[in-house]
Amino acid sequence: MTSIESPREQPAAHGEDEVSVLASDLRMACQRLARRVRFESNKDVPPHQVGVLLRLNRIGAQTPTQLADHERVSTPSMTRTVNCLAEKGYVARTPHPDDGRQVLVDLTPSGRDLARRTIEARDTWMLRRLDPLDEEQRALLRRATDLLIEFVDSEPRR
Amino acid sequence: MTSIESPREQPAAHGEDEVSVLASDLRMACQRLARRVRFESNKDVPPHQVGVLLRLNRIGAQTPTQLADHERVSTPSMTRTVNCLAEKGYVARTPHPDDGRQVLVDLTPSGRDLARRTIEARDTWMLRRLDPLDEEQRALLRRATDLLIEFVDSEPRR
DNA sequence: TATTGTTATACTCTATAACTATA
DNA sequence: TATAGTTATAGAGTATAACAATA
Repeated sequence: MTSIESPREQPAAHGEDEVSVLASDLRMACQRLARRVRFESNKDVPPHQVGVLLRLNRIGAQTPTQLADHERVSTPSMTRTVNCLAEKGYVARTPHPDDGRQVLVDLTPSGRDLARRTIEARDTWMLRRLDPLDEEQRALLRRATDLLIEFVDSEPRR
Repeated sequence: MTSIESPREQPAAHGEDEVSVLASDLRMACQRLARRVRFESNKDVPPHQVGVLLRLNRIGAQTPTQLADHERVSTPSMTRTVNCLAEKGYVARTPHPDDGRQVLVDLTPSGRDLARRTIEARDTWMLRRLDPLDEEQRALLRRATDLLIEFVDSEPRR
């Protein structure tokens, strides 16, 4: 139970109680995992474009503003990103059915293929690491994952 | 046990067996958590500079090449990043004691302060979400975290 | 000659401000 | 008048190639 980022010489400012150490370790483990997966996957499409592809694949057509909000970039930046993806044939714009000001961006079949291949590459990385684990360890990770899913998008109570 | 990124309409290419779903869910949960933490923390220092600060804080003085390799950027890019951090007074260069070609980059006291505050901010985000959990749930996460730490940096066997 | 690091140049991503079209 | 989206311009990060210093 050693803190990854705060060795004994440099205790976390919050203290060394078990929950603090868990918070630090869990955060670091997730960040490292995310980092490894990111480096492992798609090489020819930049990360921020991949983010948009996966977002569209997951929840369907979105307006540029919705995409910009989710990716935490400005709308002009998202316009550019969408332009790049459109030029490559991965997404297409269609007018919004109800509001003429808005535009809907959605995956083309080619874009959906790329999204699936990207997901597959990332999952493969993960699968190869889950492979050596036994059933008990996988069950443990399954329950932990459900816990993470539950609180990662939640706002903590005041 | 629902896959986050692959709803029923779009099953993962790898299949729908339990391990595949776990791989996908665990990967996504960690990526989302990492994403949230990244957005939550430091606002005035860009992410790639923060990465260098935390690396130096964790393992001590490094050469630009070592930093570039770890951050997966070119050495010229790392030179630029180190310049920025040096101008702000967060890092300092010292000549390598044994090899005159090399340079050692290390944190200044100010830089170490910033690193600690960044870690604190990130851990706080995590702590607030662990707070509502009961002892059993925390113990579960503790064991899962140890498992993640163990295999996240490992190469899977062939 | 090989290696470490920096400088030179060009390309990409991003943001703010200004512009167009629709509500 | 307000909103959604795009275009214009400028700032920051990155990479490849060329250069300087040391091994």
